[in-house]
Amino acid sequence: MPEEAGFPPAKKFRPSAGPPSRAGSCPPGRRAVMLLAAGGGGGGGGRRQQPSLAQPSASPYPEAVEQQRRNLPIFQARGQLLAQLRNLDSAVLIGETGSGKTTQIPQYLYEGGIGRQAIIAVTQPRRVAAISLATRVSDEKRTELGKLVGYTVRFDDVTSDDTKIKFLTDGMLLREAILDSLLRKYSCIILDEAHERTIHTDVLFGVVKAAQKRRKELGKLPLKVIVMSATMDVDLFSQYFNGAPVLYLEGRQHPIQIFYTKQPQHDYLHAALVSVFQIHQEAPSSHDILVFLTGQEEIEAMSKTCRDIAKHLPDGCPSMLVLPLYASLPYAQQLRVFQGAPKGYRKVIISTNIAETSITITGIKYVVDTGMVKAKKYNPDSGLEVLAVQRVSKTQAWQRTGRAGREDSGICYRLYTEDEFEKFEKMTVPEIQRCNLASVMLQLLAMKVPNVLTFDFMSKPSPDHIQAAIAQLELLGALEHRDGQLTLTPMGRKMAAFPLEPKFAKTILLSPKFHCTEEILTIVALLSVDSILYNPPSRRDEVQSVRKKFVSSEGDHLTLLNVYRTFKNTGGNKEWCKENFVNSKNMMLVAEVRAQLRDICIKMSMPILSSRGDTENIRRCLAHSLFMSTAELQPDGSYATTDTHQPVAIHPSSVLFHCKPACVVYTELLFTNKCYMRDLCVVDAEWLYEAAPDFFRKKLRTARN
DNA sequence: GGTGTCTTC
Repeated sequence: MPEEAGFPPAKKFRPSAGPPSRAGSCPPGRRAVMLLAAGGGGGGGGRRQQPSLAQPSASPYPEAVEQQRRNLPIFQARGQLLAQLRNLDSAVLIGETGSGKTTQIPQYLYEGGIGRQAIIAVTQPRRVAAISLATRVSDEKRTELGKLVGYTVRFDDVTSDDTKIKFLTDGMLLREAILDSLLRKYSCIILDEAHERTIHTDVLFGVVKAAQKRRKELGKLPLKVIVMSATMDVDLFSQYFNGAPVLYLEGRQHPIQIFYTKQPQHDYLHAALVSVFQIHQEAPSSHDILVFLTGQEEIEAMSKTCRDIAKHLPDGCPSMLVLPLYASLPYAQQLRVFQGAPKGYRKVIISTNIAETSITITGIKYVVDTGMVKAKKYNPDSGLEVLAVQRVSKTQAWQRTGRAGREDSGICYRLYTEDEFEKFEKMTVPEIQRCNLASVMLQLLAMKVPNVLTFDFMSKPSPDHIQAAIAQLELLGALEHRDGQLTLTPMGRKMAAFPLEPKFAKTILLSPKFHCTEEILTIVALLSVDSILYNPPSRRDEVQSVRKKFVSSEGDHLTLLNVYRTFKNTGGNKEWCKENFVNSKNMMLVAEVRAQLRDICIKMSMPILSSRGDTENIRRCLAHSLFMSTAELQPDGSYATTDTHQPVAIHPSSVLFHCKPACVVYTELLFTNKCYMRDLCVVDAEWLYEAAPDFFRKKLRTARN
């Protein structure tokens, strides 16, 4: 049994609005309208639902729905809100979880006759949210989903000519902006969950702002922009949208007690373990615990330790149901976190940051926050993506804490001191400053943005960062300089039509030359979703022997192709997936992605040929499109990238892990403990030289220059 | 010699 952690007395606060002193109050010195004091009691109908994995619940009786709408705290502010929003071009709306802003504001606008000339759009960072919100709102309007209220997400468009309120993913609206950068279909665009600052939302900020300005200049239907966020930290939003007024709404979150540790914890895993069992011995068994750790391995190890310790607890202590939770866990196992524990059992959910926003679990009373997260950083100099364990931001810590107060008051144990917390970054660095920008730049160019180098981002990426993306697009033949301006080549325009990273779009577009489009479509689809291969560490030997029959000595791309082909040839079902350690959810997604990519090819009148048994053509095609991502075997048996001589290693998940091919292309470099190449294909150095003689001049070891 | 936080088009 671990020793006691010893927490000093708790602090109280109301979550999602930030620190306690600020909750529900308007920060000074800002033009703002306070719309509502603390909400009254009553049921939480219409509360912001993020059922994620859970299916949306059956719709209640219509009368009940109407009553629930009226009971929402936001209802009392309806008139005032409408009066404000009617006259504003742009507004920033701050509302806590449970304020009902996302379900109600679009309806208020529509009912108030605002934006009826066209469609009111509401964007969401995640698909499930867009779908479940549309379902909820169409229920509330007592209409069939897809008529007045609809949604559009990838692979699924449930809208019609009648649709006036449309929920869609921010990525989807961005796609639409490529076809019409003025977004003429829309009278009003509500950008929800703006505080999450996803790369898509950030690009949309700029696109929507430009469309609004341009439409005004052209005397077209005005575009109303409403930015909705859960945090009080809105200076940026307001300033960016020309000093747009900030409207505050209060929600119905429950109070949460916070405990900090007295001393800094050098071993957050041990501290988490201690806290879990301290809670376990004190709290009633119906109170579930949610623990935030950083990754799969850590979570699996901690789950095992918890189960082992729980077996040897004294009498009178509740039993423990330990449930790991992370994205690559098969769907069926993820679903277990939503099921109630048997009587006398306490659920302890050990999760990555997936439970911060994407998955909402009811019944959590305790949150244990290690204050750590695994996140990606991008170095434009080396083109390296680094995946590292780091401190969360304050915003993230508040988000985690808020997970304890969704149905009732809760308690959050923070495994760091209050002083440490004060030193956390205020906000998570927006994704747009942490990612490779090649896709974003290609999209902006496809929208004919006047100058992508000076695009009006809310948080500007560094010039190096933008330059690196431009350089990558140039290598792919997507760009040309015309009259001192950057524009897309015909190849670049075609690339932008694919919902893919530019290099994968290029791979498809090159494939007809190698008569292997059928195969490349499959390979690109496989590469653009999470791995279809499921590797439970405890069953490693079994996995290896089952997987043998798919392995190609030519690398991972061809191995994955073999898996997909066998899946299809055997009439691919879930049973087969389970037997072969294949993630069936991801496999289904591959089929959908492939179909979408194939449709785009057909629309472009591309011939879709199969290379039959010839794998060399497939490898040549990969060599010609991924030539900027190559590595060669060094005399000492290690590997180094061809262009920058960065030392790299073959990732242990690769089928080539124990092999020593002279020359490979890879699809991704990821720095974790080491710099690993992932998804490798054996190629001939001569092909690379052939593909890009200028790029490789004097670079390749093996090719004759 | 030994392993992938999370989304999305």
